[in-house]
Amino acid sequence: MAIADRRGREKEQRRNTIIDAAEKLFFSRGFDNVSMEDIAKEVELGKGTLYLYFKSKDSLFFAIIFRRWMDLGESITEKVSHGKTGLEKVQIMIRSLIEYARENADYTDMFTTFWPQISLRMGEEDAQTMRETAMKYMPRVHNDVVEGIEDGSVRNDLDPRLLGIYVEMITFYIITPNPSAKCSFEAQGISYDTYVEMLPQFLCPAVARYSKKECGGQDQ
Amino acid sequence: MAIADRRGREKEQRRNTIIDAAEKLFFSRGFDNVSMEDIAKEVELGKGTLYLYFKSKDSLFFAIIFRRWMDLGESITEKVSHGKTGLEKVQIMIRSLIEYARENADYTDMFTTFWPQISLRMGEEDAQTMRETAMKYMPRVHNDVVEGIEDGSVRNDLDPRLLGIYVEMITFYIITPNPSAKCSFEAQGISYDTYVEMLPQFLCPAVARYSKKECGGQDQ
Amino acid sequence: MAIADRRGREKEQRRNTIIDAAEKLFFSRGFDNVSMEDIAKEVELGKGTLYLYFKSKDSLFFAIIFRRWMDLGESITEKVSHGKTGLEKVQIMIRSLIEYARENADYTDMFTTFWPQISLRMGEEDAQTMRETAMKYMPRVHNDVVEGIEDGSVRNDLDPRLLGIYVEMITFYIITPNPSAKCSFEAQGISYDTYVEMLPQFLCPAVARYSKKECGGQDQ
Amino acid sequence: MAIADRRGREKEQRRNTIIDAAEKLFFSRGFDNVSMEDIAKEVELGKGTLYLYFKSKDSLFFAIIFRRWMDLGESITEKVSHGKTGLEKVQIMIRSLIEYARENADYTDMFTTFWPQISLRMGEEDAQTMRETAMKYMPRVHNDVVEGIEDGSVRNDLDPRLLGIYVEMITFYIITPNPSAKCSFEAQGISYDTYVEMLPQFLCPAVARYSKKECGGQDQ
DNA sequence: CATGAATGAGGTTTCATTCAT
DNA sequence: GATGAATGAAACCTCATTCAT
Repeated sequence: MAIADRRGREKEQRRNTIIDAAEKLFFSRGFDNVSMEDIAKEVELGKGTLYLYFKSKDSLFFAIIFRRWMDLGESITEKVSHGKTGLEKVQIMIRSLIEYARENADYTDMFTTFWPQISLRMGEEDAQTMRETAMKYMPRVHNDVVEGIEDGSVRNDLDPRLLGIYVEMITFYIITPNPSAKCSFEAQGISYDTYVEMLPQFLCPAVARYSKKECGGQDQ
Repeated sequence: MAIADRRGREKEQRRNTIIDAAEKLFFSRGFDNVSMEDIAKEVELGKGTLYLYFKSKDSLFFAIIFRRWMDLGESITEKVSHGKTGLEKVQIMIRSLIEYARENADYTDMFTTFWPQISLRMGEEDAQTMRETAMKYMPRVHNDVVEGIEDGSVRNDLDPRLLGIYVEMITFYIITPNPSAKCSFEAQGISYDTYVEMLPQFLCPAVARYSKKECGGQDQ
Repeated sequence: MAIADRRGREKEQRRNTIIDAAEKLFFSRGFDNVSMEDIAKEVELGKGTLYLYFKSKDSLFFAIIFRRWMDLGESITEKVSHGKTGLEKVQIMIRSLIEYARENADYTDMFTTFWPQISLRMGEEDAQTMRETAMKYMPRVHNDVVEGIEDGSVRNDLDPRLLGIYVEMITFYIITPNPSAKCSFEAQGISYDTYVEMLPQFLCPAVARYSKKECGGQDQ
Repeated sequence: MAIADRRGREKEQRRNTIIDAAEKLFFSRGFDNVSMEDIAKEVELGKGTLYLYFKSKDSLFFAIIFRRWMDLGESITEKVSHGKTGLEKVQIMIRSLIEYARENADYTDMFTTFWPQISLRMGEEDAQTMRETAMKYMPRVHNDVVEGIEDGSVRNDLDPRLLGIYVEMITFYIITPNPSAKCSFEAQGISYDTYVEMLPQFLCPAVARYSKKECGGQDQ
């Protein structure tokens, strides 16, 4: 059993080493400009070895996305737990996402650029993994929103599931604008920094029950 | 001059014919699974001829995106003009975008899937065209927001440019979720229809000055 | 010695188990579409273990062919012994081959399809085995023919070795037509069944001394 | 029209040049040991160009086989026409096949070695071509046999289609033994030359009506 | 004896783009 | 202007075999 254990750990370790290398290369050159050969050389393994750990190049990409996603999920869960009211928790979530996006700009860029296309070709196995993980993290936002409705900090005229989804998706998409979208606001003289930093303030009234009070009063 | 005119018109017509064909094929099979050969056959032209009208495959894709974008821009501008207050105009814009996305699902799907990647490779010429068009349509939202601030229907604690951008981008991204995002809400039992239809209600308080009044009162 | 014996028997048994599995897989999917991995999984052994029993994939294929060949040889030898005259023995051989081919269609198909190519790459060891076995079975046909010449039932104007070879090879090739050859006669409305069943009647005059008498008289 | 004609001729010519080169390489190194790259280099064309003329490597192989097959068919048809009786025509056919096989040993070797396998993977287009050609040449043997039955030179107790097929297929397979089959007779001291030269004499009684007379009397 | 992780060569095919006619 | 033949780079993935454990 000890042996099987070590085997398992070694396998997991090597898998991670490969993901590390692939991540590095994908970040710097983009999915299409990195070949499996390149990745193999980076980790100093044979090309075929990569296929012992990942079914395909797409699947390796998925693993990268997935690892960060889990990481992000854990991190948010932890941070959110410090919020007092439901609204506060939602706001922490938004800020955490923003923070994460800024600290992992290369990741989010790659995600927005390639994920839409690659996710289309996703194999059934990966799709299953994805669904399961989605199931795992979804309840968190939902609970926060419900909590907020109950404690009176969050608006109560929308389906809590929907409210949660909106907040999460909007934040995620806003913080990862695709290159041509970035143009739009930069052409108007608004920096990416301002653009993301103001988001919580913008969204607050759409979430809070009494925006005056909860959001610090919007009138000026 | 008359001859040059006719020439110009004919050229423009043929260009559009090509865009039509490419659009049809890209919609049904995706960007990568359609070759220039396929498109040439569809329009009954030689492969080389396509290159008389478009510098590259990417550029042809850009032309498709661009044509619809202009179309959408014109359509919204017209509809928005019927709004009374600034807030009403913004709301009309949101609803128009939603309506457009639902009527052109194949287009928006293709846009979200391939545009992020292709826009990265965009040539300078197309990039310029894009910037200019962005410049052309941006003032509209901005003006609506400013109008709303002035007539007291829109919140006044945010840079009007930023507010406009948020509303536009959020709406656009929300109505065109990528496949894996779609999973998220469908897994929670929320249909795409509900998901887009409730968006105006969700966003309203984030835009309106006095949400109680402007958005029909959110408490229930 | 008893231990060595058991070892030997066990080894032989395992070898056969592997051949069984490989046969099954090769029959259903063809040589190229079956990997050593597949075979290993089928017998529930490690991939490396296969190489303890067979030098190479080709060699394993050879073993399959060889085992059936021996089996066929034994079976024919036994059946032929019941023939009275030389001609009768030759005829029994022909019919036995036909019968065998029909009962082992998957084997003969695989043989005609892959053997030509694989036999080219045959290692010296296997080639030697093959030669020795050929040596073992060849005399049988030869003897039958000679017996027939002596008892006056078989034609005497041809080298008996040649006659034996012709009959054996013709029968074997005719009963295992390659797919494109099968087309030929099926296109003319002749079924495989008819095609093989009539062969003895066709060949008889080429073997018998007085075809009128021996072959039942060919005129009608 | 003249231009289209020239285009057509040039295309045909180039196609043949490619077949020539491929044939040469396949003959000397075998199908598997020749890459499309090798062939492209041999004809001094780009690799992709080959695919303008042949759908796949298999299809190019098919074209080689096919060209020779047509050639053989024409040649036999011509020669056979000089025969007087039906039996004579059949005999000419047999001898022509033998002659052809000896003059094109490299071709027949390659045919027997690789065709069985490649024909399995044959695309529908090629399969269709093959069926049509088979249809074209089949009637010839059949007619010869029928003629022989009518003029009393060929046995009349077998379906003439079957008789024709037997003769053709047997001859073809006998003259193109696979390597391991060759072993069999060489091990018994019979040369390939003797082996093929005696075939007509062996087969004659199986075809002729009165073998004594027609085949020169078989008793010695 | 048994294993299975690691290897890495190897080849087909596709397709955007060019350019001579 | 229109054509379509020619190009050739580029990359994925498979799998027989080896060898350390």
